[in-house]
Amino acid sequence: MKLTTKGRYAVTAMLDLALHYGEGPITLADIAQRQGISLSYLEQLFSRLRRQSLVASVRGPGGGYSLGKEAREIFIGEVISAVDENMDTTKCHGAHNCQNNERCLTHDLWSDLSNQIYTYLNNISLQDLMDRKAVREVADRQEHGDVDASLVDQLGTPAGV
Amino acid sequence: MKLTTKGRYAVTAMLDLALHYGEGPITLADIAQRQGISLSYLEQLFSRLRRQSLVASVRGPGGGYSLGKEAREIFIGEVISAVDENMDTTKCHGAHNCQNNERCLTHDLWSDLSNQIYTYLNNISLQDLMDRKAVREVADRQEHGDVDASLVDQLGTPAGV
DNA sequence: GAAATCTTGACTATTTTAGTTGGGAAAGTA
DNA sequence: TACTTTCCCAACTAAAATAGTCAAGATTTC
Ligand code: FES
Ligand code: FES
Repeated sequence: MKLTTKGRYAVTAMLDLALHYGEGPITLADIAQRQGISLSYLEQLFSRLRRQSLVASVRGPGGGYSLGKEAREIFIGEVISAVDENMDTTKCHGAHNCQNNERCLTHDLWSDLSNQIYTYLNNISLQDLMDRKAVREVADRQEHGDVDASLVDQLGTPAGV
Repeated sequence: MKLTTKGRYAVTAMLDLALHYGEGPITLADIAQRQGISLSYLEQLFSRLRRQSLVASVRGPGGGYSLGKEAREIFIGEVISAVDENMDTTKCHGAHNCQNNERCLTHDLWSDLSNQIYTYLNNISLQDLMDRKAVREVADRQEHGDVDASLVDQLGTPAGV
């Protein structure tokens, strides 16, 4: 299995969209700033998300992206798959042929593990995440705390501010 | 999370050791041939497994490796960790600091997923795998069927054999 | 028509993977 | 002792993947 920043960013960005539902289309620039993700990299990811109809786009000023269906109907596993990270942990990718064209000693172990992961991630929707207290707290911080909140926390409140 | 051939090979090799328990030390050359893994690559992996006391070694003719403790007491998660593949899926590796030194929007999701995987793999022992019918079947094939069994299966029984 | 936004494709530096190469050191066997 | 078998170790490497950047263009709004 592969789980890298690509998949993590995709889920984070989708969750950001979900959290700002009702504010009209959200620009990638907004998401990039709020979540600390490179804009051009986000563009690549949203290209894939759009092809899977997980998001809808509007061009021009005032444009941006919105969810392709309800937050309750978008599952984390879908999002990760959409950006091409596959959750399969077998070497043969399900073909039972990784040793001399036959099943290797550990195929079933990885296959079972993959099912575990698959089931887990496909039962959590964006809405489920939004309902979590910890997520709301971070979202609030991103709304108000702004860019350097963490630095302020670290260094104490500067005299001149 | 990272699960590549490194971790898969390590588990496969350990399972091979477990299956040949009682035959004295098993050489890496044997494992390499049976499981189709590069000998030098196995050496690297066993170096790490030995440092974690998951295997014990005997040098010289008649030497080889054996399990460091009972198959019932060696868990898959341990083996994977020993070869340095970490099962953590968070970006911050547990530090809650991946966005401006604070927790990102999705930290808990990855943290929970990591726990799932961790729990799953740490509750399966080598003995559990050995007890599986499918594993015994593959092990039998590796004992008798030998190197080109699969090719014979594919091409039909050659006339001259 | 200018600006904002999405859309696409090609390019790239860095890191990781999956090894290889080449040298040793210990132990048994003749 | 010489020889062979095995483990042990460190350095090197080709190929792939990652996490982007860069440049050009298409739509839409004002
Ligand atoms: S992982 Fe499927 S046959 Fe080896
Ligand atoms: S993954 Fe831990 S803070 Fe982002």
